[in-house]
Amino acid sequence: MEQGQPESGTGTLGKAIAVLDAVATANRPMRFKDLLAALDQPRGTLHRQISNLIDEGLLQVNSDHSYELGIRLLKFAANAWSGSRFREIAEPHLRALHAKVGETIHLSVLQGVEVVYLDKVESRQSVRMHSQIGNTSPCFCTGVGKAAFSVIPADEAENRIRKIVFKRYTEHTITDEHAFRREIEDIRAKGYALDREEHEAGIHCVAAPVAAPDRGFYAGISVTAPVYRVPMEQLEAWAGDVRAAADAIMEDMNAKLGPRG
Amino acid sequence: MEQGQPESGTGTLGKAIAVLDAVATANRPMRFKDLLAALDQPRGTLHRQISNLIDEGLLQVNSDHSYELGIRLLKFAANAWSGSRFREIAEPHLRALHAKVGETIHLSVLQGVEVVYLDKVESRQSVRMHSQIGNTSPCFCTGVGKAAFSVIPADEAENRIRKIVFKRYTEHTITDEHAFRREIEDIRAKGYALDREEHEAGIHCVAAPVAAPDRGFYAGISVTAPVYRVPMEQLEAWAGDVRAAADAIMEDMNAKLGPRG
DNA sequence: CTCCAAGTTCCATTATTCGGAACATTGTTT
DNA sequence: AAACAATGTTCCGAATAATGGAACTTGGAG
Repeated sequence: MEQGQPESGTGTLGKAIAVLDAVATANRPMRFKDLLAALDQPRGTLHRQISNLIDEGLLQVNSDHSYELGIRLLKFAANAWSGSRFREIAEPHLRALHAKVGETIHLSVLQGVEVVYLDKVESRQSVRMHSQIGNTSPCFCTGVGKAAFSVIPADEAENRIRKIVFKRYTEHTITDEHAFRREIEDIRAKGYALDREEHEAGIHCVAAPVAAPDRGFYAGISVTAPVYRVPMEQLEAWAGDVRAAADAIMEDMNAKLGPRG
Repeated sequence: MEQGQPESGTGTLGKAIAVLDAVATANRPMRFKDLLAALDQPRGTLHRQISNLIDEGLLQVNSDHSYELGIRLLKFAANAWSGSRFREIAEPHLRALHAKVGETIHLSVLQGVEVVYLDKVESRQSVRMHSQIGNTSPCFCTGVGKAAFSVIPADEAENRIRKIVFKRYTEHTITDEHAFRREIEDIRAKGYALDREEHEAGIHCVAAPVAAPDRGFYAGISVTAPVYRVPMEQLEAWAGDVRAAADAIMEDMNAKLGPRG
């Protein structure tokens, strides 16, 4: 069993999931021809795959022939979230960190070349808290993404870097592969990552990696704040606390999930 | 394409999803032998299916060989939720209903013989709101479940009734198939359903169906309240409001998603 | 009404999954 | 510590399900 990054679209299951991914990734309503273009599969094949997904409740079709993900996925996700031992172990540490710094804390897991938000602690339960959980962001322009990336073994990192598309989000976004490599090198040396308004203008953060490379597991935690309220110097001052929290989570994982993680 | 209830476990995809379902449904950590027993498949076959799921990020294995659902599912679910047109259309009506009755409102969709909670409106954002979304409950002992069931065409209802396991949750739970049929008949006649502490002691609710049978879509909305604060008479008095809200949602769906749903 | 694009079905071919049995690993007992 | 039992993993010929080209149907625009 290969434990690296999913060889997206291999095997019958992989192709089916690729369809779901195409629907989830596109933020416009996808119709049959859109999926056909996005996945380049023969019409007959794609049609059958879609039919199977619909039969399983993983995909739904609207009257205008556009597709949306099925609500059956919600059940799985609710379970994935509440059953996640990693999340459970991390939670108290996130709260402790939040108590210390008073800004929003994020917990995210690297998934291919994206990070998935697993949990979040903030002072005021802002509107629709759950809207954040499960959301994904690119790994090359987020603190947690870069932090997680810094602890991936070299060969595996290569595989993933090749798959990144360096889209520009703000004027500070790293859009060059070589600059990204240098940034990762720098983060590895320092032990923490900074996101200098690279994903969203006006928002910056400091992050540290939480990982179990022998299980192919890479994650990160971060303190996020608006630029107008918290200066970069303050974030850098918190870097030690973030690292300490990240290390405490890893220790806890080793203790509770067995030494080999 | 069959548009009825998913013929669970048919085809390669169905079997793979059945594995996920087994992990999600069991609330204890499942190991290989547990899944083997739950799914009765040959060892070699099950092992390969699990491997595929892990490769796709849909399943994770802990160091003690127990499995949990993969966080990749979170991404899909986040999208399924925020992309659900039904949820979007229903939301303002749920808020309006909540403004009127002042108790917790639920929106749920029937999925096989379970209901999946899609949304919820309550006065005080209680702890971890998102923990509720995506959770499932049996259809035979919840207001939304019974309401949704009451509008399923007879033959389709038969298929599903056969799959229900009438587990007792409280002293009021309907545990007999014939009693359930009578109850559904009664609900169909009245147009609304009551859950008289059938799922959780001390909690009762009134619900009404929201459905598009020609699309195989069955859902429901409910007003839920603790028995100590809200008497059954009050719930019944709200039945009209609940039905009105449900009907308004259906009208909106017809208007916004096309007449045939 | 006609035409063109989008969506759906069909079926012989081909690739994948299936599953029994052998092998390996883990952990339990004497 | 050795033997044993239970659990987990791999292999490969046979069986089955997925593939994809082409024909067919539907539906929307002019």
